[in-house]
Amino acid sequence: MARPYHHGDLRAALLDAALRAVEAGGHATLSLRELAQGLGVSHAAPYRHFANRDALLAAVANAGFARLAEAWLAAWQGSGPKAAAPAARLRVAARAYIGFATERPALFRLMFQGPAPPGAEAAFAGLQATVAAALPGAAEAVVKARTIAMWSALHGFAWLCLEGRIRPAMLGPLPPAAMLEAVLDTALGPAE
Amino acid sequence: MARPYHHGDLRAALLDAALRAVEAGGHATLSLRELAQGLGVSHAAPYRHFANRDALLAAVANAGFARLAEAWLAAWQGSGPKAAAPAARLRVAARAYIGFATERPALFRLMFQGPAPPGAEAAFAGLQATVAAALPGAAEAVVKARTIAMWSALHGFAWLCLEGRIRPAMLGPLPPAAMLEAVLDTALGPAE
DNA sequence: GAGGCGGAGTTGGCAATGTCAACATGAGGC
DNA sequence: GCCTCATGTTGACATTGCCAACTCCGCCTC
Repeated sequence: MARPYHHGDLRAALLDAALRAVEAGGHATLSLRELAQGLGVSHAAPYRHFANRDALLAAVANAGFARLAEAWLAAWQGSGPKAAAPAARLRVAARAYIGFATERPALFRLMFQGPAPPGAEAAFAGLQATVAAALPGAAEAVVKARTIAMWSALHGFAWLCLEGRIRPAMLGPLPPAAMLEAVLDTALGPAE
Repeated sequence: MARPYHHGDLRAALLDAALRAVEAGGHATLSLRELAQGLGVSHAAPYRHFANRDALLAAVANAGFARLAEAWLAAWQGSGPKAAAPAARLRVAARAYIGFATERPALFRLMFQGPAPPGAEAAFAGLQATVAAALPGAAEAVVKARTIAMWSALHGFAWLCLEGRIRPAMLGPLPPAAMLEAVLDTALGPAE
């Protein structure tokens, strides 16, 4: 049975395959032609759905932001009763951010490189909303400042870990988990 | 007058040209052949000095770390009298880190991607030394923890700014400088 | 100073890739 | 039943990283 001339949903298939390829080998080695071949389609077919390689990569990054935002919110909402201390809940969400980065390093790298896809903005809004919830009654400027400070610390730690710039060997006697907690202390305030 | 057969110091010339090319156009678009042509040398000449493209890029990143470490230490040492409050001096150095990143975004991106060149370790040691000086008498584990927490916040902020993920538009009424200071507050403790 | 060794540079070529233009196919609306 | 046009295909081009084989010439040895 020969493949039908039309694929059905090549766009979605490309996106899915690209996501997998990025997670497996990093975005630098992703080849449009190889992708097309893997889907049993000619080497120029992808251009019917994405203007160029960068456009496909941007779509992959966008999907990544949707997943990251989802992971963040799930951790925030699933972290015990709504009445629990907001600081403790933020800590759970923060660990989810680090977890996402270290479990999908190649995707994470792609997401934070080059022009920001639309989903990035939404993901940031999700971050800010949880920080606002953790600081009831705070002025908007304060919320923005705290959000960015927290995000910076979180993101920097995630990136440095995933690029091997922070290695267990550098920590001396400290276990890696303790390091994470130390970073969270500065990002979110001491756990008390 | 024809070019002499031997270039003289092609290795250094390549490194210099590559550094310039990276700063100008980013490492993704750097082409060995174009580089060679610019130096009036054949397209395979670079392979006499660098095993491959990645090796050249690694050398560029290494040079970048030397400059970053230099900028950090210069800011630390030049920040007023030795007797000045260490926290204030760290703040000056931290601003130098952010300044380096935002003034040479493409180089900075390259430096913190892929395997760490040898200079990265030395640069980190420089960071840690200043933090240790700012925390006289602190246990080594504490110094390490504070260094990494500070570095994470600094680096995350720098990266997010340079990738356009933190834009003035997101800050609302806050001026960008105020945002920097808010991040430094969490990274280094309030300026008081 | 003659000879030759080896680092440095050259030429030519290969395979892969992104991208484009021109052409083919067939699903769905009229 | 026909026609349109989005979706795929074929073929081609320029560029690139990399390798092999060759050439050149500075320097060391005798």
